Amino acid sequence: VSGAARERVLAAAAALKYRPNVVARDTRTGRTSTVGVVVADIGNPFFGRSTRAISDSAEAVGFKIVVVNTDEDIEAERAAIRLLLEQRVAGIIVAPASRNISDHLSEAQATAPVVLLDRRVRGLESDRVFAGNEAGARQAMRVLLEHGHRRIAYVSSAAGPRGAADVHNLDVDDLITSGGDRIRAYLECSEAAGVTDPRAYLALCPFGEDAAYEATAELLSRSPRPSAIFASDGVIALGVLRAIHDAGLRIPDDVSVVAGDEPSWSRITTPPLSTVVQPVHDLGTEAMDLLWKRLADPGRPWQDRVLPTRFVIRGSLSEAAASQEAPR
Amino acid sequence: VSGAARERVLAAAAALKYRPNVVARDTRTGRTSTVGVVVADIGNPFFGRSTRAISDSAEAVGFKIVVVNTDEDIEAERAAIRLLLEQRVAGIIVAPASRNISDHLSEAQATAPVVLLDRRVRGLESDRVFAGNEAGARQAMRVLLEHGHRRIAYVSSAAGPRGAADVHNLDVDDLITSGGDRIRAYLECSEAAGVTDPRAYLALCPFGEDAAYEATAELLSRSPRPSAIFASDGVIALGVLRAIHDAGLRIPDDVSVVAGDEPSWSRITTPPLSTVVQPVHDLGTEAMDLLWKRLADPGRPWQDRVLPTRFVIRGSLSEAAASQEAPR
DNA sequence: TTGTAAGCGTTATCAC
DNA sequence: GTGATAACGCTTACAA
Repeated sequence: VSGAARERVLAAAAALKYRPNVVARDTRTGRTSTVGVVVADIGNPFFGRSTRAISDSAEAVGFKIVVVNTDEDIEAERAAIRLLLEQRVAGIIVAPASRNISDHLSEAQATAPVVLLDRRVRGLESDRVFAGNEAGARQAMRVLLEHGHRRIAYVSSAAGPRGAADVHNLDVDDLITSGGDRIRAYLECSEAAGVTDPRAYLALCPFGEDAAYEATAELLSRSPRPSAIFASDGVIALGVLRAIHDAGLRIPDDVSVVAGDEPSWSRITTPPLSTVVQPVHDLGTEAMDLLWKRLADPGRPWQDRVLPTRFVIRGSLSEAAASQEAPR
Repeated sequence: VSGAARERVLAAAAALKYRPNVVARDTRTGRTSTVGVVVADIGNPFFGRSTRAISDSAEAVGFKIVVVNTDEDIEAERAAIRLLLEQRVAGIIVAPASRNISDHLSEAQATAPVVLLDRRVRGLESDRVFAGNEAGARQAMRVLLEHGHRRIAYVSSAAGPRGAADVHNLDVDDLITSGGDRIRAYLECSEAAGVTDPRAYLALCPFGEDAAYEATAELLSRSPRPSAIFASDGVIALGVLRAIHDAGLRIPDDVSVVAGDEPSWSRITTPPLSTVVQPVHDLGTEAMDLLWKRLADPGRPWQDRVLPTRFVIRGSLSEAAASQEAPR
């Protein structure tokens, strides 16, 4: 275009307040620059922070995001996927609610690339990003065991919105992978350390702080009570800490506490909370990166990215008191 | 349509995996069922939770949301608004980054309804939802003063991303309203209580926990140091508490602390944190409700919804020690 | 370099 | 009620 004409066109466009109609463009081209983000709850800092990272990476390559919440409900997830497909999103990043149900995701994968965030799904071919939760939990367990703890409780919401089933007949492989990986580490480490009934102190509760509170209160009412509690994540840890406090117990003297991810407040509790630090932000960044690469080359092999975790020991973890545990 | 034909069509649609093309529909109808949500940071629980509420209310009326982050940067906000307008969103819910800059929002308002969330903008006609931050802060200040505090510091990020200007020549009316309202309450209550230089202990820092930490550390190094600290919000409170701890001071014996909104962890610190509880979820719900009503009736008068706050006194607030304050 | 025409998958309109 | 046709605002291809 010649410089003069360009000027006049631009001027006219400005005068008429012209805005390119992306909707019409997308109709014509048959593709959009929208990425669907499907998470349990954008109000949960874990998903909030990873979504923020997705958004930043998406924006950098000219994409925007539409966010849908599922509350870990598989039907809500189905509806979300359908919605996004009807919107003709360029791709979908999803933290799936179920490890076993994949039909809707496989179907979506045929239309728009699906990237799994934080969790894996059985029988679904896709790019995936997740944290090394199992290694992180193993590390935490190792330290707890080294500190003499043998009655270590685990409180998690891994069972989904309906909450705990029969813990003893539960197949860990049916749980959402991020949670399941941690629980597997918990059980295997317990077993390897010679704990008699590793599932005795495993509590799976519905999601949320209050459910974790109840579950913890029950654990603490037992005799003997646990000498340490492993909280699966930051939200669960809120309930755990509150229950410990309300039971009149002290941390770490009466009970040690560790958490499976790092909440923003881990350093300001008394004592500070020991946590498995996950690269939450990177989870999102990598997910968008994988989606971008898939879009550029649909034929490339599926890729897993496992991001390392790091166990940070803080004051909430100490030696089990001699009175608490049988001598090793 | 006759029942038989209907059956066959539906069957064929399923067989061909037909998905209605929303993009084409929107081109044709000239409107979308998308709502733009513009916030500083979806990873911040305040915005995460209110966005969650927006999403729920939107979904209930068949809308979806596209989320854009601004980091309180006005240029990012401009770009976000432009993007959303080009997407032909049905409406925009925005927590604006500036109290004084309204041109892009006014322009948007001419095309798609704009609802202000948590903050107001000078010279912009629109529906607005915000919390009674001034009343909440006044209540907190009243209690602090009643407890004998006279050197009350205030730590806030209200100055935006670039951080604090000259606090003494700052016009509170230029600050983002939610923060500014609190600061106004702080200053007026201080003044009414006969505090000599109400701005002496006012610290405006760039946004984020670390900046709040630095600002607090500086405040605590003064002589005399403040006997109480008012943290504008949950993120700031994290930095404040950490700085107090690192300075070797005890709460509330050495310093009382209150926060201007309620973080998830307010009840699990030692002692628990006194906070002004804001109806964060309702903020989002009401914003979407206003947008929905505006869409239904574009001619209706602009509406403000002010949601009440509630000051909750917890252990982090106590009497100022006699040694800390001159007798009243 | 500029202009013209076709077509994306819908919805809306207008005959039938 | 049913079926054909135009139009939404853009991109792309091709002709002038």
